[in-house]
Amino acid sequence: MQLDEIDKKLLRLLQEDAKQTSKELSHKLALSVTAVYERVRKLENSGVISRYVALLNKQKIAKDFMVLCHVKLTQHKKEYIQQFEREVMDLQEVTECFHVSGDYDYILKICVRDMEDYRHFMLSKLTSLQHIASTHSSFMIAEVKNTLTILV
Amino acid sequence: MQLDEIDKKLLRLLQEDAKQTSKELSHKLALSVTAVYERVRKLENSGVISRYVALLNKQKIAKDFMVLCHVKLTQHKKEYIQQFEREVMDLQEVTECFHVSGDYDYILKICVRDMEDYRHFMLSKLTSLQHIASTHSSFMIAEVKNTLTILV
DNA sequence: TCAATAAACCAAATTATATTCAGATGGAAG
DNA sequence: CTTCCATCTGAATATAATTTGGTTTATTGA
Repeated sequence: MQLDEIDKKLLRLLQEDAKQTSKELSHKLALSVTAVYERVRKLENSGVISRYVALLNKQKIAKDFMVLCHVKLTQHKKEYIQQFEREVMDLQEVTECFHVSGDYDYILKICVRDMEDYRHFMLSKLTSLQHIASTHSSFMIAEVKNTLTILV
Repeated sequence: MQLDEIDKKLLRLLQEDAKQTSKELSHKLALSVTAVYERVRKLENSGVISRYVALLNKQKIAKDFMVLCHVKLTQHKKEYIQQFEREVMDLQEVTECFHVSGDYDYILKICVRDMEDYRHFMLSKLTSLQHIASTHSSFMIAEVKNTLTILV
């Protein structure tokens, strides 16, 4: 789908606050409510906008102890990779998991309550996964930037 | 704020799809529309729900070449840290930046179009930041998991 | 040049949803 | 037992989403 400057501005606005009404958006974009509505629908139908979600304050729910964990597998067999990825999908503490090039195979972002919970997660969940050769945990001192807004 | 099981289920639902109507939610939670509405408002006012956003499909907008870049600073002086973090905030390609413990000081997630754009980003933006001692890029082979849903 | 066409626009009407209101219910504390 | 408070309910109202009908604008090909 071809995006013009109005679409791009609309996407920026919706990525920051999806609860704005079409009327508010229409003012910011200098368009009518209907025009905004049709642009949004088009962006949704074409798949550019994939979905709308609520974001939680991790501190308020005590899940703000975060760790980036580097994982190396024993072998790069397709079977091992698939099994590891399937198992990681089911770990609710793992909010992100990236298969990467370089010294390690995977980088995981883990959100738990505190160090004690992380220890428990490591011992009883992560290291019980199959085919892991080694792990290396980097504790998060600060979440300097975490924007979901991608500037088109 | 104290969360009961209904609140937790509600948060799960809204983290997956924030466009559900109160009526739909009321069915899933076996409550009245008003009861759902008041719970949501409470979660918003207390700050548990921080905001609502639209998510984009990175492939559709050609920003699906992702890199995790490890950065080490020359010194851990407060001034250097602050300057680095301020500068990173302004780089639109950097969607996440974590200050971490360990061998490196920062881990950045970068979203661009392709390798050429990444090269340009590295040469003309990242490495021109002050006080960087070294960087190490891990290219993303696959985004195995990237959920925004935190299970409360 | 100038109709034909399609895309994008607008205002108004309609439909659906969000929000408020006025009680009802059900513990918990005195 | 009764008061209080939190939570709930259905109905009423306010607001927003969505549809409708028609206009403008840009493009294109005869």
